[in-house]
Amino acid sequence: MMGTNMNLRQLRYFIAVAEELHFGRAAERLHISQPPITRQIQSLEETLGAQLFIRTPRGVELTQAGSLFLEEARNIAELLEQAADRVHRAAEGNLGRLDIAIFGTAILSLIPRIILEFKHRYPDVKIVMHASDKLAQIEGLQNRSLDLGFNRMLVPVPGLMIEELQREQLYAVLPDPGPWSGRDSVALSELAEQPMVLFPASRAQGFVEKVSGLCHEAGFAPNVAQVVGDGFTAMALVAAGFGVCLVPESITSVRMDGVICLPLSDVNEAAGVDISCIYRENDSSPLLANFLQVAREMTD
Amino acid sequence: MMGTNMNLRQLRYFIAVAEELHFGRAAERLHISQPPITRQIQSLEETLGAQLFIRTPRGVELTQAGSLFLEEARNIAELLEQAADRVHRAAEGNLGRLDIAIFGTAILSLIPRIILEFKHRYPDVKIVMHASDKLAQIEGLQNRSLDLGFNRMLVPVPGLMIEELQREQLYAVLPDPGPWSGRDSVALSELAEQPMVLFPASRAQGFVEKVSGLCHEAGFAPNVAQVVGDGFTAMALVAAGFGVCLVPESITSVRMDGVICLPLSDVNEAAGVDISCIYRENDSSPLLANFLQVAREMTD
DNA sequence: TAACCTGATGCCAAACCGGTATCGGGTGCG
DNA sequence: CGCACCCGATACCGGTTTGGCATCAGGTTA
Repeated sequence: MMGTNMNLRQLRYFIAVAEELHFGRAAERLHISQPPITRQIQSLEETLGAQLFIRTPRGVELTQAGSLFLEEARNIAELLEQAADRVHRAAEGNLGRLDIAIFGTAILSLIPRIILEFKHRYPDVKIVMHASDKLAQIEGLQNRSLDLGFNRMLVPVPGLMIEELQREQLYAVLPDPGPWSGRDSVALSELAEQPMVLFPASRAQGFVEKVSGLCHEAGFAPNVAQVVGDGFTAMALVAAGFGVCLVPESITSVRMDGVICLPLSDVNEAAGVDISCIYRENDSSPLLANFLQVAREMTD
Repeated sequence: MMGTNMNLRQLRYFIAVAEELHFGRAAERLHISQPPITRQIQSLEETLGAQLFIRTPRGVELTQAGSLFLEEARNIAELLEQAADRVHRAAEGNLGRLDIAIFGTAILSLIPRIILEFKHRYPDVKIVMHASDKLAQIEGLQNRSLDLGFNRMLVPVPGLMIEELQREQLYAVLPDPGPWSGRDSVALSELAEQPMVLFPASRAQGFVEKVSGLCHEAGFAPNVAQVVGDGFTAMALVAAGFGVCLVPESITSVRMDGVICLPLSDVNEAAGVDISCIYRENDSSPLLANFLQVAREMTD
């Protein structure tokens, strides 16, 4: 028995013969000799249990079954080609889906710029944005519902990789008009007696502890007026006269009536706060690799 | 280089591995040993330029590219199977299209019964009916726009096969009430003086000549009152008093006020008129073969 | 009838494929 | 810490398949 199983080679040969209607010309087009074509077509006909060609003295013509099979074969060959191309592109990180989590104040400045640039470079990658806090990001990464998270002051987690993209100075948000109107910087120690608005009120440690630590370094314990969910709310409370607050630099791009933002003069560079990304350390997805590359390029 | 060309076997192996997520179990399912799977998957990955699996200590998992390719591969495998099945059925005459031509009065009795029975036996064969006269049928068969024609008194044509299915007696259509009311037969010679309505007024010779010939055999030349397109019109003219006409038996299944149909008593059996079919003699279509078989069975 | 075209076939070498045995790496248990 | 144990990867061998060359068989054409 010649062959009971269809073969892609047979498909290619069949299409060539069906289009040329001539074994010899089909062989020429396929850069092989004519006998293999005869054999493969015979094998294909046997496999299908159908005569595909009518042999005539000057070539061949398609039977009805052959015409039908030509359509199907063309379609299948086309699908195969497309599939190969799509898989290749997916492997190179040009195609697919990336689930990215951000937290409230990170949606300013840097991260949207990175995402925008990535979408521009890889338009066929679908980016799904999730608003998740720190713990939700870690859980999402671990159960694979997320590929990448952006956050600040992340603590190491086994199996996850943390990569700092940028470090921002802290700014004080102060009521305006007020004692600091017209100044261009303020020392943290000046704020010792001020009621302070802290954020975020989230499950994981982070910015609240950071600010408390800085105050202690500056020689005082913060007088906590209120703990709120995010930096925008904190600024709004400062404007309403609740007190002062400390924020990462990027939030100062938001202008709000009733407050001024001043850099802290008495904290060193290392006291700044990071914007980092977190991802699975064994994630070999080329999409992630490409995204990280874009992120690194834009924070050089 | 192992293989730069995709293979159906690789597709099957890939699907098995992707579903088992384990080379060994995939091998077991495919009834082969494990090493060939390793090689075929490697070859496939090289061909696609994409890593499809992540090898882990306890098996493999799919990459994003692999997941994508699994969907495509499943789809393609499915299409291949369907295509093979459809082609097989087409080759057996269970699937496809048959273009059949009929002429006016043939739509009575026998031919619709044949077509109905064929449609019942081969429901996936699409039958396209064409109303064509004799010459159009021959042309249609020659240029392959038709597969089969039904007609009467066909003359041989090179390359076409004519097969008689049934022979019908001739009947006289006579005005009623009239001289023949109450009779149960009539001799053609009785109609010698009657004006006669002939049909069909077509390009090809046929029934008109047949009737003329019979009249001459009966000893008179027909007194032609009118030549019309088809038998129904002829009967209507008889009812209107134009004269008499001769028709094949099958038309007498139509009852029309103002006429009676009587068998001819003085013409022999051979004087009847045939219902035949005509097709290309080198047509190897299994659909046609199946149709002819049904037609023959129903006229035994 | 002879030359010429077509696809089909016999034969041989090269490539391909699967099986057995084995390797290398990672995990888990004692 | 080390020793089985399990996974996929590799080496090697034999059978099958595939393609090329030469040739055949059948039909058309001159």
